[in-house]
Amino acid sequence: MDDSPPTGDELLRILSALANPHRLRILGTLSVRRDYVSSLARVIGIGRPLLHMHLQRLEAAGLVRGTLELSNDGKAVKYYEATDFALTLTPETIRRALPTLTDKTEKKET
Amino acid sequence: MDDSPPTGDELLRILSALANPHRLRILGTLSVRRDYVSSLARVIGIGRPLLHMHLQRLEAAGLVRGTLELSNDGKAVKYYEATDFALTLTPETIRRALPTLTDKTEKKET
DNA sequence: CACAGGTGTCAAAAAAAACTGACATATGTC
DNA sequence: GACATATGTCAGTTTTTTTTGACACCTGTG
Repeated sequence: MDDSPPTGDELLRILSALANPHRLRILGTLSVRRDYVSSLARVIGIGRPLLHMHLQRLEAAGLVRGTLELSNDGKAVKYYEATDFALTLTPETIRRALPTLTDKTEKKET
Repeated sequence: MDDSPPTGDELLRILSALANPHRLRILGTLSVRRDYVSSLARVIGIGRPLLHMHLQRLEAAGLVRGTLELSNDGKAVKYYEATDFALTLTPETIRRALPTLTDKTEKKET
């Protein structure tokens, strides 16, 4: 139920995924009940291409999980649900994650 | 020591403030010991104008606190320190914050 | 077959965030 | 006075993120 402390890069990915009003709404909504893309788009009030992108970001951060299912009438429907993550943030937490935070400015080797 | 649950807008401001590698490093570094702007810029390895901007964002989110002090030799030095916040994030936490999350797309009245 | 409703992708535009260099101010020391 | 160190700001560029509209695909129903 609880998560092991994420690496710096993971932490950054998670925080970046959370730092957006749409994505907070998506996550909060999915925490109540799972839903599929088109429906969720209507509920939240944004377009499907946009929602799709946001879901990608959330899934990449491990905050949401999507499963493609076949409904009774044979149509492909992709359901998303919130993973039950638990992340505690304090200055200490962050300090401990720093060693594993990659510097993107670094130059690659020959 | 613990924070009362932030409003949706506050939560978003905090998350946005954290969602950046430089700012994570700043926060982590300040969690060890307070430091002043120019010094901190050298430690972290970024320019002062840039650091200044990041500190603004962190302070606006309440994650960092700055105090202008006069050093022994009379120079004005601005010290920053990390506030001891504690934020727990779960799908539930987020869901509870949603009602107080402002929709920026809203139209203003006449 | 046309339609409704589901899936996804792509490129281009718009908006927001990050970054940089130049500038201005102040104080103590050589 | 020139220099070193501290503070901050501002405009303009670059980069990243967000958003939109147009596609294409599949399946069951009228």
